[in-house]
Amino acid sequence: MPELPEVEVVRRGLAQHVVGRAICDAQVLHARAARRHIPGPDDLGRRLVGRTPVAASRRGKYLWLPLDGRDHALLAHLGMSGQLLVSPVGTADPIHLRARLRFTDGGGELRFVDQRTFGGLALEPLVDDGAGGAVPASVAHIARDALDPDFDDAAFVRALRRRHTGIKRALLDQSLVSGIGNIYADEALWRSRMHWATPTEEIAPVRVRGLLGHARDVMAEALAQGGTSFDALYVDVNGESGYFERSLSAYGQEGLPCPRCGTPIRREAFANRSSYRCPRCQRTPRRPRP
DNA sequence: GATCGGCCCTGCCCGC
DNA sequence: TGCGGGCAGGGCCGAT
Repeated sequence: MPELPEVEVVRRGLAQHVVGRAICDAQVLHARAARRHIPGPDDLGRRLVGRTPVAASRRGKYLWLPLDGRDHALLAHLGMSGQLLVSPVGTADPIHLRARLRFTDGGGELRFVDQRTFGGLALEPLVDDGAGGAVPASVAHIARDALDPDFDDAAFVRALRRRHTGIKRALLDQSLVSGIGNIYADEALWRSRMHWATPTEEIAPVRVRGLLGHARDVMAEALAQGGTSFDALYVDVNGESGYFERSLSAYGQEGLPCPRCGTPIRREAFANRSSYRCPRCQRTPRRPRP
């Protein structure tokens, strides 16, 4: 379940192992993996041959490799179960291999493996991001993430308090702040002692800033530990899992004691998925917004 | 325009 | 043992 820290770990791996290597062969093996590439999987493969990734970039959970000339980029989203692995040429293909890039230097190939096929690849033009940088066209509407040095805290506080929704929905809205998914939303809310259904317009600016700080802290800590791993689905480019799962306070801890007060953590239905909270530290607001 | 719910997809796990 | 149902969940799309 890759969120910002996990995607950043993968980005660093790509920067180290893929950038600067010319692509000599590209195979897209599953149509769904290229569904966002409108001309189709064969076109995607053809257009990658002969190109060289010159950087590895990220915004929120989107990853992209700007190609030589910097007019286009190979965009990737890992979805829930996507992996980008650098593997020696000739080793057995994983069951859910969706795409493969080989390089002129004959070194390790880049594999896109995705069990649940929520992720995907696309070749997209790079557009001006309005701040001197460039982003793939379909990423332009995504907000900067909380760890981005150019993230505007004051604008985020204003935009969030203009919303009329629950705080967790707002945290998951990638047009407000990107990179926060179910895991880190629950952890940031637990640290802030805030219920997931707290109405955004009722949260004092100082508490919004506090929540933002907690989101940053929990993601930075996860990044330092190589990301969160629940099953074998999230791994870095070398196939290694992170260790942050051991540090979670609320997410996935149903029935276990709250690390702060000892009350059993509760799991609740939230937007077709789950939310975890301490019923004592994170009290239900007077007018909850689902 | 803002908000919200449903759906996509596959494998694992649990209960019967 | 085998089968069916529930669950995981980010992002997109349509409904309200």
